[in-house]
Amino acid sequence: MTPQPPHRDPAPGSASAADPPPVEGRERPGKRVSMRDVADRAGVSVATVSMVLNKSERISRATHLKVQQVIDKLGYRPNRLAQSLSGAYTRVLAILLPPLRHVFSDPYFGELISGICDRADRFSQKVILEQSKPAFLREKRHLELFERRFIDGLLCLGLNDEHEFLKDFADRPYPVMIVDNRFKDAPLDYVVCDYRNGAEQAMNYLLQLGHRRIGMIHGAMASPTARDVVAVYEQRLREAGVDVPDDWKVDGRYTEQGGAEAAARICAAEPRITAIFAGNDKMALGAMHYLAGRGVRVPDDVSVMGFDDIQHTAYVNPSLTTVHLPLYEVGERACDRLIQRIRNKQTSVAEKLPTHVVLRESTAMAPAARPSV
Amino acid sequence: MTPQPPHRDPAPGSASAADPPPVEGRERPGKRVSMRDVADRAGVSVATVSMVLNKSERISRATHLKVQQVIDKLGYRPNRLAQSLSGAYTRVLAILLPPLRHVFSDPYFGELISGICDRADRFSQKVILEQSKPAFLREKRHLELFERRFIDGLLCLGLNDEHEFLKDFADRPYPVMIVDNRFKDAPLDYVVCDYRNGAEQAMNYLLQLGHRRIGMIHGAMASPTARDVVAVYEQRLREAGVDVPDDWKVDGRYTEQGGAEAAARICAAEPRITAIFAGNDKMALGAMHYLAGRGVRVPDDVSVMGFDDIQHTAYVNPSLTTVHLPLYEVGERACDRLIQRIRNKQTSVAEKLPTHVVLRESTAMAPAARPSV
DNA sequence: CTGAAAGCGCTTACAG
DNA sequence: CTGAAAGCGCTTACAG
Repeated sequence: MTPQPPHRDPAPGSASAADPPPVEGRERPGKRVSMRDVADRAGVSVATVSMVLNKSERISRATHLKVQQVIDKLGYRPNRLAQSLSGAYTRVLAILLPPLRHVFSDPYFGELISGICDRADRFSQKVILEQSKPAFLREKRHLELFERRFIDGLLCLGLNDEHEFLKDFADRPYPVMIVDNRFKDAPLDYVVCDYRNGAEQAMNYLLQLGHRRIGMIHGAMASPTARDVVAVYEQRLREAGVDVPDDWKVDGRYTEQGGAEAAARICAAEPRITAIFAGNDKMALGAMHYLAGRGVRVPDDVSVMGFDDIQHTAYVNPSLTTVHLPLYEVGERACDRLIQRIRNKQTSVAEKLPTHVVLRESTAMAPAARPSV
Repeated sequence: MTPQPPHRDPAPGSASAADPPPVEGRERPGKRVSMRDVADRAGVSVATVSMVLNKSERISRATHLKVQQVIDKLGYRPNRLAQSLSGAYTRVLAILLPPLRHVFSDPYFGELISGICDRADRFSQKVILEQSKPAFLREKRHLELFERRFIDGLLCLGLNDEHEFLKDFADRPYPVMIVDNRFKDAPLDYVVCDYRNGAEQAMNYLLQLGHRRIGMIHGAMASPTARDVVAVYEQRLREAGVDVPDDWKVDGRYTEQGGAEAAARICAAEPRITAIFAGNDKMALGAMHYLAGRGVRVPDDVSVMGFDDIQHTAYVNPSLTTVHLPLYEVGERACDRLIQRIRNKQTSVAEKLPTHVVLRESTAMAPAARPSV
């Protein structure tokens, strides 16, 4: 990076005596080859090289070919810092994750991230990873990402009402997408699974099996989607003539440990419970772990229903019946829409993707409802 | 991004009549504030502002304070594209992952990524995500990342001997780190778990419990670490007087499904097997799933031993005995060393981190070895 | 269809 | 201790 005196050819295109002898193959590897080098070698201006690179219509076929050959020959790669500095876009997106210890190992986030990354790759966008740790919010790095020109757009995952920093985006032109949630305090774009419908599918199924005393292990109520699920759970039971006592609904913090503890509390509150509906698969697994430890048979004594359909729930014993959430597709869609938003080809975004039940081994008819008990 | 005619103050520092009236608070939000703006407002040169920003010793305390005040007042944020274009570093690292469908949901990769990201964040480095898909390799994007100045350094995860593109780095000065593996065809830096020792710990434990007919479900043999584990497995059994038939060792492709299939083949080849040692936890879980389906009790009939200690194996039934791999720490260390490498404060890196056994429910004494059967 | 020039917003010798 | 100037490597009106 040491500054160097300019050393242009006196007559570009005509190799002067001062030139180093042309090397065949891939040129000296020491110094990086720049657009200037290509231009000189091809006997054109840098403007022309730039336009060839950007496939401008205004360049003749002949020039295009000539320049392209030199580019290939020299192995020239445009410096994207310079491109972005002069241009309008960085072609980088950021994924903002909550500061949980195991976010990167969590299949829920993993599926969303997969969808996003695959899509970003297709559009030649790079993806950087951020976590909303305390220092991040304190220093307003969510704004800094845009203001310092790190990124063109931001995808927010795992957020809820308590993440007030999202309000900062309400009056700014930065492209932001809420992934698999909504945000109540600002009209931000979002793509989300249809949580209400998913909960309806789960509850319909459990009710059909004859269950009435159904416990619910839910996630953080600060999340709009978690509230949706609980609301449907209560509504469906009420419609079936059951008024849900408060102690049938316990917060399981979206973790295995929390799910196990919540199951314990529910069973203590209502020992005759016949089914447990969990707001995500991890809590369902935690609940099954608790039940197995207490000698309760799943699904013979108690049915367990999950939510998410993360991959390995098919390999636990018994395998988990659950609601499939199209997380990969939500990630893809969110990324798609964000990119269109950046390019001004899209106004506001609010999309819901459908869910379905995956039947496996952890659910059965309610004991009382069975023909022969 | 429209080019604008230069509009410098005729006498910087002394507000001329042409100046817009100074606004209090945070300035007009339309245009981004640049170093030029700060310099003009503070009555110094951009060079001085730059040096204040970079905490140069050569700036007087008074000037520093004056400039810093203007920076705060204007809410100035340096454009990092310009910084990197003029400077030597991008302050961005890339994580290169294998093109597996569920990499981002995989707890193994998740732990490594967590360690890397936490560490990178501490050093104010951004992290971008890449996958070595066919197109990636075909277009030599692993080199492009450096040549187009996307990144300063690269962390490679989940690689093995078949990833020949790594050879490209052998004769180039780009900082590259192999994370939790080694590469046999080039002397690249690496940080890895002590797989040999982990395998020894697992085998010692199983042998102590009286097991002799032990099956092995291993991962891809193209991986040096997988070969290490299998080598120790064979060696330890041989030392115990057991010659391992080939059909006791089956490739489980590191997946649950593969683990289940491998367990089936091992049980078919040697029905009297009393223990299964899997090269990762996912395969162990798959094996347990298969055994449960066949009515084989774990650990009463067959013990199952995992490898990795991914989080949710504590919540399956029975919970999984396994070898804990310090994956988070490997990620941290690899990131640390890479950053030092970038700054030329480190020569070559080759580190091994220790493992230990985590005792849970899936292992017990071999049936034959038990006092009362 | 192409070139000369200004501009993007920084950093870093080089003077003084 | 500070400023003027060159340079990083591109893109984009503006001419011709």
